[in-house]
Amino acid sequence: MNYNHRDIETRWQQYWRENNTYRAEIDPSRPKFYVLDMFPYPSGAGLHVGHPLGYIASDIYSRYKRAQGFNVLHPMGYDAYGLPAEQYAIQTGQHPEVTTMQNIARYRNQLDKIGFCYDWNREIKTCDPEFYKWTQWAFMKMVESYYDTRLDKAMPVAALVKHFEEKGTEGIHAACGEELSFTAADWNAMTEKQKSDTLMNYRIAYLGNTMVNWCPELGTVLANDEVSEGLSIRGGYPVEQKLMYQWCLRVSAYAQRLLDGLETIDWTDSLKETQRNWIGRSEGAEMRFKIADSDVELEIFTTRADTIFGVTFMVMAPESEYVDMVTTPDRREAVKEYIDSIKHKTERERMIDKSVSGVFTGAYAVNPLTGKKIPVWVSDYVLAGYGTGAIMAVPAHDSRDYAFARHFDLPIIPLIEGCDVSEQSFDAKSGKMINSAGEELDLNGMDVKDAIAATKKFITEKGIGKVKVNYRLRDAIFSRQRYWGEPFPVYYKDGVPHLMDESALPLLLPPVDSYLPTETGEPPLGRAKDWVTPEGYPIELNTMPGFAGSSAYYLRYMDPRNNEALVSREANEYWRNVDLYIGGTEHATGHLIYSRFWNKFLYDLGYVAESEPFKKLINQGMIQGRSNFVYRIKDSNTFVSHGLKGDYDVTPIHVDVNIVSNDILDTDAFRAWRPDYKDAEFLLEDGRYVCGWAVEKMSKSMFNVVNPDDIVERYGADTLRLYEMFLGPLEQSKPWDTNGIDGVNRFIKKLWGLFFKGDDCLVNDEKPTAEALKAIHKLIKKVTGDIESFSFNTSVAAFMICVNELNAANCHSREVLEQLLIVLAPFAPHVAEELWHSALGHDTTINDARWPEWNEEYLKENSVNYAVSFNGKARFNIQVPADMPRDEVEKLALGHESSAKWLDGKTVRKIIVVPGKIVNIVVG
RNA sequence: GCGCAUGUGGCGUAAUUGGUAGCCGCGUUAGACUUAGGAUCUAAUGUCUCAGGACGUGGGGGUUCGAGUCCCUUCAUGCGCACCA
Repeated sequence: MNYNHRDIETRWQQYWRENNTYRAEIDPSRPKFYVLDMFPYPSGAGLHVGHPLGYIASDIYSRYKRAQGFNVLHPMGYDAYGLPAEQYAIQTGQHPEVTTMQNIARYRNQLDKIGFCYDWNREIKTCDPEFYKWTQWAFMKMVESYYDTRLDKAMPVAALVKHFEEKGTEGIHAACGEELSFTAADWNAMTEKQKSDTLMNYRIAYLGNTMVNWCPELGTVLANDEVSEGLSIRGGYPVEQKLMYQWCLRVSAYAQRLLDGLETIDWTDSLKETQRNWIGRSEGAEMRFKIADSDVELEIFTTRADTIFGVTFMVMAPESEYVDMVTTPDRREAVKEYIDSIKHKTERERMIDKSVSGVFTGAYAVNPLTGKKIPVWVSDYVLAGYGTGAIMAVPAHDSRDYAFARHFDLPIIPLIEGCDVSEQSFDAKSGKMINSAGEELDLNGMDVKDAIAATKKFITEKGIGKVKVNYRLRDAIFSRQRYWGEPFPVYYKDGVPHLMDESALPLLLPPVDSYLPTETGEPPLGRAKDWVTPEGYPIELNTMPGFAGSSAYYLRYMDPRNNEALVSREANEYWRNVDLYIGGTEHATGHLIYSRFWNKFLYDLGYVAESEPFKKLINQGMIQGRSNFVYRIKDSNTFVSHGLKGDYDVTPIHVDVNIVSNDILDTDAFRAWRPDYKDAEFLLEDGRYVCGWAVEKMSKSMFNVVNPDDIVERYGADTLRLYEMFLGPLEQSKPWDTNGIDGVNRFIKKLWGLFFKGDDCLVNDEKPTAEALKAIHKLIKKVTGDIESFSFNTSVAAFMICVNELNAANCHSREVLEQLLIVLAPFAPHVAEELWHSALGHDTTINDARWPEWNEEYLKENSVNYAVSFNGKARFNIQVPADMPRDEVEKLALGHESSAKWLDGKTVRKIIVVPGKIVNIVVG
């Protein structure tokens, strides 16, 4: 019997499927363990060899945990809503669901071949009505909730309404868009429309006029994490800022909890740091500056309250609503002109253009501490969306204010002793204050830190301002002017939005005749026939964004077929949250923020038991492509080998990596690859054509895509799995290089050779030798530790060493081989299962076998090698019994015949023996 | 600019966490078996070398009997944030 991966793998995959081997059920008698992969978006290109990296790692961990007696939940599904399917639908007219389902079938087929232990009974798709019913449901809950800042949790809007009816806004603590103030009488006098608009200021999912990232090319708005450097992440199209009336999620209300929660979870520091940056907490003060000869007060935010005596002007963002309020009639024209010039620029142009520009409004503000009048300017270096959209400018200690002051020749007052502001500002937050004394507050001589505290205290007492924490995190824009997404369960009655009844869920996505916006510019749902409620009210035309469906999917896996709830209390209390989550870093500021927000919201409402969704998170590295090149001599059909290309004028051309092996080109395959190369000539080195190579993104256009199906076909899934792990540390990005795969494949054949020689089974019941026991126990210890620490690459090396040692010891003992297979099974489940049955004669699956314990007794060394060193340099080695006491080792080292030579007549000052390590003899 | 990672043979990497640097694999070289080798097996393989050794973990310094590992400094690469007041 020889190793035949095709036969073995199809047979066992079928067995596992038919016997539901990996089915997970609630079982209170066993501890649970939830292992989750970030579910894929099923793209048309199928899986490439980089996708399964994280899946293999999580699969190994799942199998390991199962062998340790845990009840493991390890599900898989599809993030099925997305732009590519819709773009394809626009081009072809084919319903995105059709292409999505085809892609899912292809993904499933590819995944199945790798032998994962997913419980496919729990498969979910975000575009399935049975799934998106719960996405819509959660949205409705958010509409019906507000965030109570005193209780620090989401509460029902109904309670807020009751409060308004009785006391107006007095005594409410609610996260909101703008601070409102009205009495119960005001509230009760409001029309339904006014009440609705007012409540939108508090709801967690709300309709609001906000500056959005509008992408004309995609015809939709995008969330901040879907935009990078003024371009859309999908497609790379320019994005502009536009004021639109959109559904938003009040994620900002959860900023502090999202920050605090990071302390409680086991994620990498860099990922936590990325989220901290994204949330962008900054402590400071909000202060009001009176505008001279006016009732208007300009509110600003600063982290440098201490620099108030150095404020020489104020600046507002061009979009700020203060602009119209303060501009004097004679400056109106100039200000309008400036703002228009800014509006014409796209976000990207504004970002690239760092030149200083601005315009004086004609107004003056009064510094509340000095009473001095300072000019108020408008400039685009101040952002409308951060803080209050206006700043106090301290040119001496802020580089942007400094540049502005220099450009418009405004005064600069240094506030820190010894700083030189003749060339640049002094931005550091350290030093002693000067020039900072007024009638009521004297900061001179204080350290910056103390000055900040003193100023905060002063302005709070005087009512000029208050201490304030600002966050960079903005509310998430939740509407997309797109077809392929969840419809909003919202209809409009006289222009007032209303939620549908929960019994109307799922609100099914209606068919449309085209996936483009309507002639009047409405989203594609504007084309749907009868898109109205039974009473005839129009239904919302926007759909939800991609992150909606992926925000709570991990909860749905716990109870995927439940029609009564997102997840039953019983299932949620058993499975709780994800113990191990594996996926890429690219979701750091998107999915991983939204999921945490969404989960906290559901936690507040009592629907879930844990406040964080993902306890431990591992980011697998990205697998890049390794492209191969051939070198064509200019204007010819002759190709020179890599080593000879220096002698010719050549153009490098990407060549399909699948016709290259170990960088050697299969020249016949190359001629057959494309018609142009049919008559290609080659200049060879040592009879071979050597290709050049480079690391690039894995993509079709580089001809460097390696399909896992091809690897499975040629080497088998077990080799693919072992090799992907062997490639290097899981969290490190690395190029895919098939060159080393033969070594791993050879290992499996050697392993097979421990069990079978031809048709003869070699397994015996003899007592294993000490060496064999040592080899296997070393392996168990190593692999156990490696899996716990996600060092799968070194485990593969350990398997190779162990098999070599057992081969050398000629060990075919059942006892040893059984343990070998159990620890190998997570990595190479098919071959382990096959040998478990055919060579060891078991009739139950190896998945039921328990993980072995190692015995330290077997691992004990019977002798220890010491390196004896002389003045720090290792000079000779001595071998002594492992249990020899330390002073005897020293004596032996000193008495060693060659030591006399090294000591060279000098006296011994010190001997250092580190047990099991090195003997050091220091002489003087 | 701020923050977070990472630098080890020809290549991917390893090092019991301060104790003989280079495990395992690829590649290369030699040999065996073969009609044949892109199969299999055996051995060698960090660099230099007067063959005794010397030098070696991006560079420079430090702590230590001893440093890839700790400290300072510097360079390079990758990632995140960024007119965020």
